[in-house]
Amino acid sequence: MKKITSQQQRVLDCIQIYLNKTGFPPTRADICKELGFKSPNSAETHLRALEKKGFISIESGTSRGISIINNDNKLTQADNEYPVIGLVAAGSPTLAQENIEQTINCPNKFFDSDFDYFLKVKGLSMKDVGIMEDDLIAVKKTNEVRNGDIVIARLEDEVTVKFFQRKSPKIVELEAANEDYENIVVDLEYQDFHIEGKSVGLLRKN
Amino acid sequence: MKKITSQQQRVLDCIQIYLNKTGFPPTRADICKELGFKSPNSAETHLRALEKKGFISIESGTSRGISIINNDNKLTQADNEYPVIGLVAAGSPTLAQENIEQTINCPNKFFDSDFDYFLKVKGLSMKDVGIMEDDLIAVKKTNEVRNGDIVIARLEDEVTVKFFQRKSPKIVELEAANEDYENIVVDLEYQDFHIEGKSVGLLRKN
DNA sequence: TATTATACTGTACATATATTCAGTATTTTT
DNA sequence: AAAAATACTGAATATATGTACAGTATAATA
Repeated sequence: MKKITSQQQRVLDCIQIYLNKTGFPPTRADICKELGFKSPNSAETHLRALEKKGFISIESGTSRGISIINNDNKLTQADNEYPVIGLVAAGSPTLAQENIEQTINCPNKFFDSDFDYFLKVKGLSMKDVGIMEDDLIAVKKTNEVRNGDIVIARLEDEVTVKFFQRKSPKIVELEAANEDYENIVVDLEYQDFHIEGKSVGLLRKN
Repeated sequence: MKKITSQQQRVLDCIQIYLNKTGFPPTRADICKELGFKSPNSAETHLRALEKKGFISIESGTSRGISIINNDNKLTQADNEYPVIGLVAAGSPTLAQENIEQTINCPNKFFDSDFDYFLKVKGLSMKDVGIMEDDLIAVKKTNEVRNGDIVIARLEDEVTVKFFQRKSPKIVELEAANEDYENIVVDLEYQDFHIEGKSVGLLRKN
């Protein structure tokens, strides 16, 4: 990340302070008022510089569309904000439509292994091992998985949560934990298959 | 604070999710798009209702001037060490024999409700709702429970996790979620029965 | 030395956005 | 039974706001 100038730092601080005070980002005019500029273009050029350097992002054509990019080495070593990503229907053929629904504040070492995000489960294909609809699976991004691991896998356009079993160098079986669901046999040579990660824990709110 | 309707809750959630995703609040049009409304006035009236009830504040004449009020003092989200208490399946364990196996560092507001300790599950009596052996149930100490709540109850010297169902003023039924287990009918007049608390969440490490 | 980045003022304008008004219908409260 | 709140559609509008354009001046960089 490129170095920030003192004036740009003032603008960045101004945005953060405004956010803390009001709950929403400032307009160009707001920044001018706070910092004593007399032209909205003063704020504009500073914002563009901050964007170019990666400190903020600006949504084009959007009022107050400024967000501070989380550089976050905030030294709060313990905690982090982890995104919750929605998974559309595991088990039946559907499209994988990922989007961040919310974030959860959670200690880094909460589970036995570190992890990268929470995945919200749809469907009951892993019911017999206690993974229910809307449960949040703590997912560690990796493609190093072993037989018996609960993996998050993408087969063609579908993302599913299943047990991983390598049957032969070119054959992988994705096993459900629910007799109502069929296991999926994957031929690595002919199918688009990818391991997104593996489950390292589970979180449920009720 | 006055009660919120389900639609108003949807709008409030929508604002929070939009904030988490973008870093700034939504416009009326954004809310309509997210929730499927066809007129910006639909969002407007909901926002005014939410403001009137004290859930949000709206800065007049200001684009995206929405801020969520008193979102549980998000900035003062302190952490705590929560004890993990072991529960032995059938037989002996009274809470006098509680022993703290370990503690877990966890944000106070991690689950939807606050809670007091983690209970380590033994047995599979709640298997069908995804509560498995060695899972950690987040328990809130209370004796205010409703039918259908998952409760931690002590019957004579045995502590169990079951669904709570009040059948009559003096009869409570503890229902398992596993066909291999019998439900337990409790006669409050003749048996020593006590509600320790209820489940507000679940944590699993694997 | 030429060029680029920084740091502003000032004007102008298209459009993003809040907000009002006019309806309709159902539910809840008084 | 009347009044108020809820839950919308749809159209209209004043203004809040992003953003481009035209300048001026100094510092940093190549």
